[in-house]
Amino acid sequence: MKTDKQELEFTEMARFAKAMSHPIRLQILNLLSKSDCCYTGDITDELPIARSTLSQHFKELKAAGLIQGEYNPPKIKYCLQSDNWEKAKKLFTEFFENSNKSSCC
Amino acid sequence: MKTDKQELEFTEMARFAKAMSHPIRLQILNLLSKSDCCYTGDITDELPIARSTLSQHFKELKAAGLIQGEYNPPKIKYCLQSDNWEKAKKLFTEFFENSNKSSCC
DNA sequence: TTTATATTTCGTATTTTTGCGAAATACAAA
DNA sequence: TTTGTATTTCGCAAAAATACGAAATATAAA
Repeated sequence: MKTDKQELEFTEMARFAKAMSHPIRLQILNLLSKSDCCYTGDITDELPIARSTLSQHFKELKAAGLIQGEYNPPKIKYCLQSDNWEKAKKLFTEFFENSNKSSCC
Repeated sequence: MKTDKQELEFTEMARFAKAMSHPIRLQILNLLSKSDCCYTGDITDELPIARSTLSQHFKELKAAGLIQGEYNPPKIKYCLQSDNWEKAKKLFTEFFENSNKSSCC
């Protein structure tokens, strides 16, 4: 029952999951998803983490396609990348929804 | 707006996400969630991966609390760990559901 | 007790992740 | 042009993830 399509989906979903596998990155995504767009600095003030480290987390979220940045000198406005965000939402939601409640253990 | 409770939730969710951050582990979870319980061997035959490596992936899923094993000599029957599976489902679903559709970029 | 089967643990190597401070970059304002 | 602000890149180190084959473990069956 393992189709190529499904295999690609798992690969993409794993990529999203990896991006979400760090508390700080989840906080960032949560902040971006709940409020409007925000600046990196806004988050730096709330987290006990070096700016360079935070920048790396942004970079990873960007590499995974979950966020995007808009240069608004001298700041950068980060937002969710809607398309991929919706894609991730769909992948995770369906992944959990399709689960069978029947357990044999 | 960052509560301790929410911080703990992000930590736990990150743990689940990390467990789900590998295509093979997603395939395992998918198999366990869709069909009834299965044996490790069932999956080994379908994946191009050494048995010892697969065993490690099972170990990680177990460590994250997403699956559990029942010894049924000489095989092991792996199943989802319902409580944590539901917890993960809830965390991810709410995480994506709470997102604001409004984007500013 | 020996043999066969299923799975895990061990040892090892390679790659990736995480984190930091210092330096570099980019741009606006003085 | 110099200064200030926001952010990234660099260089480094430590830890964790990934993968494999060989050896070990556990149990049922012969």
